[in-house]
Amino acid sequence: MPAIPRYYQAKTRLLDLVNELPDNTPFPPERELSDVFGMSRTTIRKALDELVLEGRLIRGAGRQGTAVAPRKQVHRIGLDALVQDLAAREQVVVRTSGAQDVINVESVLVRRDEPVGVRSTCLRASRFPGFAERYDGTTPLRQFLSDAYEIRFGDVHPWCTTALATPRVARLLDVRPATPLLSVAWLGHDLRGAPVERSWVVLRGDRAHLTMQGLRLSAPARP
Amino acid sequence: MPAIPRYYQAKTRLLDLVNELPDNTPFPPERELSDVFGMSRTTIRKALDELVLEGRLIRGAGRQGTAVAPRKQVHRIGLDALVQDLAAREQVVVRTSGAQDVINVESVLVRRDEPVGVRSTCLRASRFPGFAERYDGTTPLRQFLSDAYEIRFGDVHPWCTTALATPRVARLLDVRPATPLLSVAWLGHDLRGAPVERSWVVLRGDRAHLTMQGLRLSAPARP
DNA sequence: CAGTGGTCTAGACCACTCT
DNA sequence: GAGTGGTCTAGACCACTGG
Repeated sequence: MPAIPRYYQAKTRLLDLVNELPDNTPFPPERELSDVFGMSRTTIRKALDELVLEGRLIRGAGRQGTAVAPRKQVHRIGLDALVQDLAAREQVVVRTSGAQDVINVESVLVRRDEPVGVRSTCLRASRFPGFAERYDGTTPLRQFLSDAYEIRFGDVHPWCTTALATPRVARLLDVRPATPLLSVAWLGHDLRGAPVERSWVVLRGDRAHLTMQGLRLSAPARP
Repeated sequence: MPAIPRYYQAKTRLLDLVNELPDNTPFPPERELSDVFGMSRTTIRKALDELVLEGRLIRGAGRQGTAVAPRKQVHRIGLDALVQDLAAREQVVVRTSGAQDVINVESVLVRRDEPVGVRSTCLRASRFPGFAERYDGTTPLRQFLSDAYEIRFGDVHPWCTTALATPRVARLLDVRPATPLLSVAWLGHDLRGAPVERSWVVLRGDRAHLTMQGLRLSAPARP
């Protein structure tokens, strides 16, 4: 392995170029960069791939070509809003899987007409009879469950990690498959501790930051 | 673009193979897969790359080859422990940049002898005179600042997103550059609201989940 | 139609590790 | 030494988009 791979040298030079150009400036075609840099197009593409993953470049289909990504407008999305299902949604879909006693509610989170995340909640169908018919898809889910089924929710302990976009999620979020995403999941229990919901959210890290405003810190341990 | 790229067909078939094999089973060499699947090694590698990113395969140098990744031992790391600097650390380094009045404290988070994250905190040098000489590197940072400089911390509002491993971080975490990571950042203020610390943690998503136990949920909005 | 990015091929050389 | 993954090359065809 070379000490510094050529694709990484290319990436560094291309990054300098990106930093000099204004937003949305068309970027040189891959074949031209390949020629100018004296590297194969494959090597140039590997460098460009990482810059795209980092959100510095945007690639369009056909004659559109590559362009300098506009300074990313990062939307701050609160963990509270995710759990309470208060974020702006689109394409809310309710699916039922009778054999497995599972109801799935899926929605696309939207900010400024851009898809930034996917929210998916699973419920036990036997606990929520008639859910698919009664749920209108606009009320925040927890509020609906409270109102229609008298559920009282207890604390949640969400956990957070990274995930790669499946082809399906990639289509919903307008990214390429295998794009890294931020994943947040939690189990919702009622006040007696019985599980009620299992939820999962993925967010585009380049479009949204997850904020945690309600964090209670423990007092520092003292001897 | 083909409806289904060949590399994705390969990935699907390879994933089936991974699921059938026990942990740590040596995987067929790329050239053999290329031959058996009737695809070029480049295409096979693109499929393998994604399986490696997803933590299903592990690639070793030289004659080691590729192997089925052991079922991932995911360590649950609390947000509280990150902020309070209570997680197990190694290689604690204090750097000072006199010209910019900045002290940087960097440490590698460790679980079961595996690096799972990097923690980095910046402090104003002028506010903490003699820090580099006084800090022993073992006391949790917030506790030390409390004890040695009488700092009393207020609430924090951390935010969370994804990031790509820089070559430097990649070396610390034993991953390849551009591996997607989970990023957590926060600003620490004292009780008067003055900023005290700026901290940043990156975690290997395949090794660690960030848990948020202290989440206070707002009451659902009611009309 | 021309040019773009997306995919794919069939080679090649290198550094590394195991036997 | 043999075989592995990591990198790189010089081509090729395709789907798509803009003028």
